[in-house]
Amino acid sequence: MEIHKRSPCPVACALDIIGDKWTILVIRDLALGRQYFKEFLASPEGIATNILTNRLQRLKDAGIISALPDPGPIGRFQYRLTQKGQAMQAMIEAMAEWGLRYIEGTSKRLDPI
Amino acid sequence: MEIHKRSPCPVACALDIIGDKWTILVIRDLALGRQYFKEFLASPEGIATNILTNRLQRLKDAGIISALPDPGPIGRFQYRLTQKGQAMQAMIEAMAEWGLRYIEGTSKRLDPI
DNA sequence: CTGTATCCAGCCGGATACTG
DNA sequence: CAGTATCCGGCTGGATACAG
Repeated sequence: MEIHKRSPCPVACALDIIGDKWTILVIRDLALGRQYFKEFLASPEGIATNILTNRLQRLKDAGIISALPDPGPIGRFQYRLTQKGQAMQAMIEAMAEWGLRYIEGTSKRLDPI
Repeated sequence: MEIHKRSPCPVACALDIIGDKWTILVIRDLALGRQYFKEFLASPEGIATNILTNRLQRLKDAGIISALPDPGPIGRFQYRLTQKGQAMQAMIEAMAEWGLRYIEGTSKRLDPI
């Protein structure tokens, strides 16, 4: 899963990581407090399990999320944004503002966990 | 080229338009003052001609760019950001800042036209 | 249950040929 | 030159089966 750098442009390099229809949504969910595989699956966009696995792996490789074993009885991971991941919130917020302003039928509230 | 809306989330809806590795780069180029097919092709990432045609069409359909016949002798179009497109600059700037801060080997300056 | 892997249709996109 | 179309290998992602 090695990333090929197309140019030194920070925008292009960011797109090499997050340039698809799903990655940012996972980060959005994490920013909203979701932490578990099941919670990401429950988001209204309906990400497929194999895609979610793939994106979690890529984000971990990129240092944007961490996965720590959940203390609870179920063998699962607790996913969290690293500082590098948290720093993406400004960008996501800018996307949200643009969408709200320019795309009809959008609304800010997402179903609670 | 109809867009299927996955959810009312403004982030998800924005991604339905710009969620790939090339679209944002075209908008970046437009924001930097590039206006012609040839200029987009000359960007260091090396977009293919068929992909560029496809993205220009999509962006036009989405109301993010306009294409007006160039007054010069060559039969070509002059592409420009609409207001809706210009409003994406805050988001792109946030991406650039994130990339500069968190991805090694990135630098802000792009070759001039 | 948590997550991974596999199947497979369809889209993406690089190379290239083509039209005007 | 400006832009489009076509070929075709490889990736994406939905459905589903699978493993712990």
